[in-house]
Formats: sequence, structure tokens, C-alpha cells
Amino acid sequence: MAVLERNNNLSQRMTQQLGRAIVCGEYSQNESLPTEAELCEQFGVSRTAVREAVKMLSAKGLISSRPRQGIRIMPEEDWNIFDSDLLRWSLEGNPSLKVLKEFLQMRIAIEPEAAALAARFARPERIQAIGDALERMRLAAEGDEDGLEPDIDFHISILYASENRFYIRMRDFTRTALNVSISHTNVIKGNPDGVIDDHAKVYQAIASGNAERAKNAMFLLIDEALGFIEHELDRIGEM
Amino acid sequence: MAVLERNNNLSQRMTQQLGRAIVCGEYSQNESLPTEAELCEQFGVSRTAVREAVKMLSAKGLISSRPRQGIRIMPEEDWNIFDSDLLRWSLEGNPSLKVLKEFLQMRIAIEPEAAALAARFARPERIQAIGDALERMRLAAEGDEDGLEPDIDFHISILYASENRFYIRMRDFTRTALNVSISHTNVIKGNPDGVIDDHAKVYQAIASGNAERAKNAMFLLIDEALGFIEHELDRIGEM
DNA sequence: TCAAGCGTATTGAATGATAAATAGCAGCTA
DNA sequence: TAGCTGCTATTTATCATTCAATACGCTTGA
Repeated sequence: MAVLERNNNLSQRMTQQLGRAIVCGEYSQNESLPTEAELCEQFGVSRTAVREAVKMLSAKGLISSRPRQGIRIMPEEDWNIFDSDLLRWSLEGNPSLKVLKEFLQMRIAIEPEAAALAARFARPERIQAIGDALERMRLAAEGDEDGLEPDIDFHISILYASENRFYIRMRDFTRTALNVSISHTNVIKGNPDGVIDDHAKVYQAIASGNAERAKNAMFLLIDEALGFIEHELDRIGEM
Repeated sequence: MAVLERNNNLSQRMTQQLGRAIVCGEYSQNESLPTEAELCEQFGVSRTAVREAVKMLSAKGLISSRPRQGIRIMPEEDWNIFDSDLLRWSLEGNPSLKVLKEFLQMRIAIEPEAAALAARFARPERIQAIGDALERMRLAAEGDEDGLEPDIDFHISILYASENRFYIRMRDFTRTALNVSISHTNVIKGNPDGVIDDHAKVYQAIASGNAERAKNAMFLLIDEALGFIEHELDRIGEM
């Protein structure tokens, strides 16, 4: 019998267990998952709990469930991978360089444009929030502390400043991407002052309402990391 | 008692009914929704059905449900608005120009970069698919038929050609955006040949592996529509 | 060989009962 | 009065059981 974690309620834990197992590829894409009855037995819970977990995973596009056919894993391209649970589950293991590259390729589309929108449309308090995050980055660097949290806040506050709900919704994606990146990019970013300068340029461009410059500054910021990853992928010969 | 549609099974219909009601703002953000028991009565279904619907909407980030507190609507920024159900529900009414603009602002980040990635990395069969869609656009224009489907296929096949799972996942978003746009942009696109030429330029750039040109061509394509919307918003004075 | 029909496995839905969680109130203490 | 503690009622959480609907695949009959 699989062991369930202690937090949350039973059906949420079931959801996490099953969801993780699916995204980690523990079930074959082709054949069915165990039936509801079998899952009840395996996890030692009632059918209600299993069914609620199945419903939640269906809502995330991971599985489908039909009478007499059982529970099937959906094709991966149908999964709602912008769902924060899915992002977390799929990255709890060891994210490959390939996934890291895919994150950066996405960020390089979103964030420069978000910065441009921020420069054009952001309300003052949103710009203030970006500046605050930048200041906290500076303090962390001076105090030799971990600067990841302020860094994440900086990028996310720009998404908010875009004043566009779709950009704002990329919050969890960006947070996850930055959390995942840390292990890799920390290796190269031996120059915290340079990093902060690059961030400051983005902020200044946004604060002064210069959309084009904000976009370019953010592009450079991310492109540097992307270039590094692509170079590393070439070196390894993977992909 | 609310009337449920006939398709699908009961809990899915409940999910749709409730979900639609929430995104359409029929419940106040602040106060709780009716209790499970009340929802059972209102919709004339069992608690099982209500609970499964609640679980599915929780999985989409729309609501949270806790003992003694009841069912609460989550802040809008936590909704998984890239979920295709949510996109559909929120656009079934009359999409405002503002939402239309937000869609285009997002597309202008995603699609040019997707085209650039496609030019660099697409496998031959993906490029073939783009070409096929373009050809079908041409045929539709010549035959004076509805060219929306081929148009959508064109844009989506470029997402696939990016060979990046996150871009591919924007499929439903892009499809929805294009479906929504039709009512507005059809007004201006009195020049189908010009539209097809613009699309052909994107295709040619991708097929010839010119990332920069692919990106610019796609940018122009979307920027034109965005410019139109922004102009219209100015004219109306809204926003 | 094939088509129609049937049995059966599996999910869908309802019901009733009990457990667990918690918001809010009452009362107690300093 | 302020703040803490514990009680209670309300609401969701979980379970067990039952019946219904559905569709796969076997059997049967021509």
C-alpha cells in the first residue's frame, strides 16, 4: 500500500500521489491505469477519495475516465502544463537541461514583451513594486545573502505591471522556471553586480516609460542565460 | 431549479454550470457560494455530483472549499485561465474589446518567437503541416469559403513546429483567441489576398530557416490586428 | 463468416451515516 | 478591557452500500 503524505486532506493527497506518478511516467501512456477498485485497495482509501482525485486530475487534462474503459492517460500535449501543481510535480525530480531550455525559450517570449507593456501601461504602485524588488536584490547582494527571492519578485512584479491578465497568470510559470534555473545558472553568475546592473536597466526603462528599451534590456537578460544553456547542450551533445 | 444541459455526464454538466456562473460574475467574489446542501437543492442533484463539480473547479483554481467555511471564489489571478474550459466559459458571452486586446498582446509575445523557434528547430513534417494549412487558406480564399479553420491551423501548426512543449500548449489559447477575433477582425480584413501574402511570408521564412525574418513577419501579422484594436479602443474612449 | 444479442466489468450517481475541521461565540483570567 | 481557552454548531470529508448506465467481447444463430 502506497504511503500518503500527512498534509491536506485525503483526496488532495491522492491527487498528488497519482498526479506525480503519472507525470513521472510510472504508468504506461498506452494502457489503462488500475481501475477505481484497484486504486482503492492499493492506497487503502474509499472509492469516494479515489474518484475525487480522478476528477481533479481530469480537470487538469492529465487523464480521462469512462465506463468500462477505465482510466486513461491523456496525450501529453493535452496536459495543462501551466497548472502550478503540474509544474511542481514534473520538476520535483531532476529537471533536464532540455526542460530548462524550454523554460527559457518561453520566458524570452513573455518577459520582454511584459516589460514593454509595463513601460507603457503600468500603474505607479506596480512600478514601485519592481523598484522595491530591485532594491532587495541589491541588499541581498551586499549582505551576501541568497538573492533568489528578490530576483523572483522582480520578474513577477513586471508581469503584474503589464496590466494584462494573461501575463499575470504566467506568475507560477516564471516562479517555477527561476527556482529550477538556480541550480544551473548560479554556476555562471559569479558576477552579482553585473546581474543587478542588468536588472536595473530593465527597471529604469520601465520607470521612464521606454517600452522598446525595456523590451531589449529584458531580452538580453534572459538571452544570456539561454545562450549559456544552449552552449552547454551543444557541449554535452545531448539534443 | 437550474436546468442542466444534456451532454456529458452529470458532474461534468454541474462543473460547467457552476464554472460559467462563477466566471460570469454571478456570485460575489467576497462572500461564500451556497453550501453543498443548497447547491444540491438548487440543481436537483445529489451531493456526490456537487462535490465532484466542486473538486474539478478547485483543480482549475476557481474556488476553494473548506469545512465550516464553505465554498469560496479564489482571487481571479489564481484562476488557470489557460485552461480551455475557462477560456470557453469566459468568452461565451460577448467578449469586450479589452479582452480582445489582451489576447493579442499575448499572441504578439508567443507567436513571433514560436515562428523563430520553428525556423531553427522544426522537423520537416511540421513545416509541411504549416504549408498545408497555408494552401488550404488559399483555396478557401479562392473559393470564397470561410477561411477561419485553415487560418487557425496555420497558427497552431507553427506552435507545434517550435518543438517546445510550452508553446505547443498555447494551442487552445491561440485557437480561442482566433475564434474570438473573427467577429472583430473580419470587419477590416477586406483584403484576403494581402492576409494570405502576409502568412506566406511567415511560412517562407520558416521553411528557409530564417528565424529573424520569421519572427518579424509574424510580428507584423499580429501587430496589424493589435494596432486596429488599440485604435478602436482609443476611438471609443474606453480604457 | 458475420451479425445480433447478451453477460459482465467498470464507471456514474444516489443515499445515509459518521468523522473531522473550524469559525465564531461564551466564558474565564489577568 | 484585552486576550486567551475551550465549547458548539455548521460545513465539508470520508466511508459503505446500492442501483444505473454503458460498452467490451463472447456466444449464438443463420
